[in-house]
Amino acid sequence: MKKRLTLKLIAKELDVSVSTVSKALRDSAEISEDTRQKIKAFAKLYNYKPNNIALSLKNRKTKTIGVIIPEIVHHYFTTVISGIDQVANEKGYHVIICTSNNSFDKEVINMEILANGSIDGFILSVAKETQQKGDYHHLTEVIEQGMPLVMFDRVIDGINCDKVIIDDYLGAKKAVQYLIDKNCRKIGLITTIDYVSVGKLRTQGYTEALEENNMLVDEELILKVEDFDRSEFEIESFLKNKQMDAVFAVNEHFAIYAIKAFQEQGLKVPDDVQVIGFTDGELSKRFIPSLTTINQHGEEMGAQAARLLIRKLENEDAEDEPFETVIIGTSLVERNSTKG
Amino acid sequence: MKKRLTLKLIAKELDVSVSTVSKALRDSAEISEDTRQKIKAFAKLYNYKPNNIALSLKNRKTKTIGVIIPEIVHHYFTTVISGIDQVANEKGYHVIICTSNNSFDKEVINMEILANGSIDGFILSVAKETQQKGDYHHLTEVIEQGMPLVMFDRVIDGINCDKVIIDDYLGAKKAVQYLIDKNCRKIGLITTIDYVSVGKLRTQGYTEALEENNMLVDEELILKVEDFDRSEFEIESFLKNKQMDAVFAVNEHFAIYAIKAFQEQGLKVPDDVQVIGFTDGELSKRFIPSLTTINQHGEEMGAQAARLLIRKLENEDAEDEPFETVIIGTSLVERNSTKG
DNA sequence: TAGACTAACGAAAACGTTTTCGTGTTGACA
DNA sequence: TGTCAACACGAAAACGTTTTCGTTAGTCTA
Repeated sequence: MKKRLTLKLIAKELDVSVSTVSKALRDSAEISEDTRQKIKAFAKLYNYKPNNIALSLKNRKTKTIGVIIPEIVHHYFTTVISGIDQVANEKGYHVIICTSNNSFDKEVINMEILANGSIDGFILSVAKETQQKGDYHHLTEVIEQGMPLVMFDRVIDGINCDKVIIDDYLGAKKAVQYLIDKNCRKIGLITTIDYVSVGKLRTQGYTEALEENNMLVDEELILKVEDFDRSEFEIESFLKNKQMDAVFAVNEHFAIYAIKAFQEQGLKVPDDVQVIGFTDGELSKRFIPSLTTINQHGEEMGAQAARLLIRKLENEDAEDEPFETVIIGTSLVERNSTKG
Repeated sequence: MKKRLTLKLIAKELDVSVSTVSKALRDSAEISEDTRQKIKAFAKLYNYKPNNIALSLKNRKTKTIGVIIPEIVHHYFTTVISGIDQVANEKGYHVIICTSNNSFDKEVINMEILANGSIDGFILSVAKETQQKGDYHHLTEVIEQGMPLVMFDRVIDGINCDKVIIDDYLGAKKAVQYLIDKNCRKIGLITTIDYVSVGKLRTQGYTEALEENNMLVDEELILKVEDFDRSEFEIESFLKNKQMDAVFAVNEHFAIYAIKAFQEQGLKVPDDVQVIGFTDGELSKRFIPSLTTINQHGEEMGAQAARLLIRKLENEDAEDEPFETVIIGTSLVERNSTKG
């Protein structure tokens, strides 16, 4: 690594003091026109750029926000990052991303490292393992230390911080209502086991939509997938001989497995049976038939999270304001797995 | 932001000097057992953690590597990041990710900011716009400054640095050879226009596979998609009345559009016509029929890039070693769009 | 012409570390 | 008793900035 140009070197070269150089470059009125020009010309010629680390140390600000997500190879999370990135860049921040791989330990370590001066604040979605374990000491520590934290998507109720979530409940309800409006009367649900809050909320949306329309909730029509890796088979056997006219699945994978199972039974989607998914990914768009689905607006979620965080960072007063929970709306995207 | 505990504060509290505290915490033999214990106990009690920024400034090392990619909402790039992340973490580095959004200007700005002390080295895949523009001054500047740079996937031939690429040529050849081995004789190619190097190399693999098997290259069977957004229609009309028995597509989107088009013509995949794609994403796995495809091993590419970079960073001698270009092999994943 | 004022610059502290080089206090030994 | 090592610690410099507070010299005012 060659030596970078520093104020000190410029000062020595031009035979002035470091402070003079600094002031000249920042257009201080203290410095005479002459020397200012001279210094600026020199700096430009040799392409001087101030050292970010030194500035961070001095200002006690890094202009960096830390993002911790469970996984990076995941379409939805990348859309969220994209939203964070856009807002952050607009406001002169950059983003450092760490993945927890859904491991509690990695989440803790990553947070500790980043918290030691590398960043100004956190945006995070907790790891599955953390959720199961229920151990949130790393979150509270960061908060107590006075470092702003915004949680998104998978949030923890007991933690006191800004949050951005999507309306799983209403999204699910919207999907089911849509099916009901299409005259479906026997609507199946493919969801996850209850301790995943997302599954719980979407299940709730399903049941309430039925109830509001005076339809019975038939436990026979509800599948709670236990093992993600075996979901294809669980779904296949669940869908046999159930005579449903529609299915609502809580993610796109479950939805296409359902379609596949129906097709293998000789049923046509959407003519014989309609299917709606949740989470609008590549798969939903390109699958044949393409999937009608609930879009979660990941970019907007990321953008909101970033805005909340930066607000706390830049606004002295905002520090004492109460924490917000922003709810990102969902929207239903009509495609070919339901009847037009 | 509350005050963080610093060496100075500990020193004042325990009535010793800053240097004593520092030495005690680093188990220096200079400090007596007594005071060392006392200081360490105090530090642990109040959860002292050294400030990363100060360390970075002192050591002139950030233990951070900067990654610049064209887009983050992109399955392949996320797998590469995942590979980078793993190796980086193993070696005690963390990763800061910036996206160029395929914009030249954003790429330049991001690099300049990161280069000013925030990171120790770069891993990057250049933006499309940069490639078209042919302006690489930001890359050469970084290199001249002595900051290690590793390029991956979309690399620039003229730039002197370590590189990691996949064997597009051989991968394509492998795919076409596979089809030939299955007795296909009229094999179509769906590719991109030539100035995208990837398209060019894969096209080359296609033609050479044919030639090696003494088959003619029929320009009628080659489609160079001009407008990605209209690719579906271009492909559909291209595939009409061509009587092919197989198609090799240079990405998964083209492949599924081909399948779709065939199915609409009443042809069955793989029985009547076989299809192979390139790039193994979610779509290839889940589509029906699932796609036989060339896997690019993104994680391995990322891991290799990270290893190359860290080697330069940690090895004094490595600085003067000649630059390497590592080629990541591809492998063919057999699924249901070709005959078992 | 003394005093006040201003213009132009430099010294030094500060951010939080690590490390080199003292320095004063012991105790052992000749 | 004088010398010397060993021990235990502190002062200060360094990383690269910014900023406050001098300190000069020169100019202006009365």
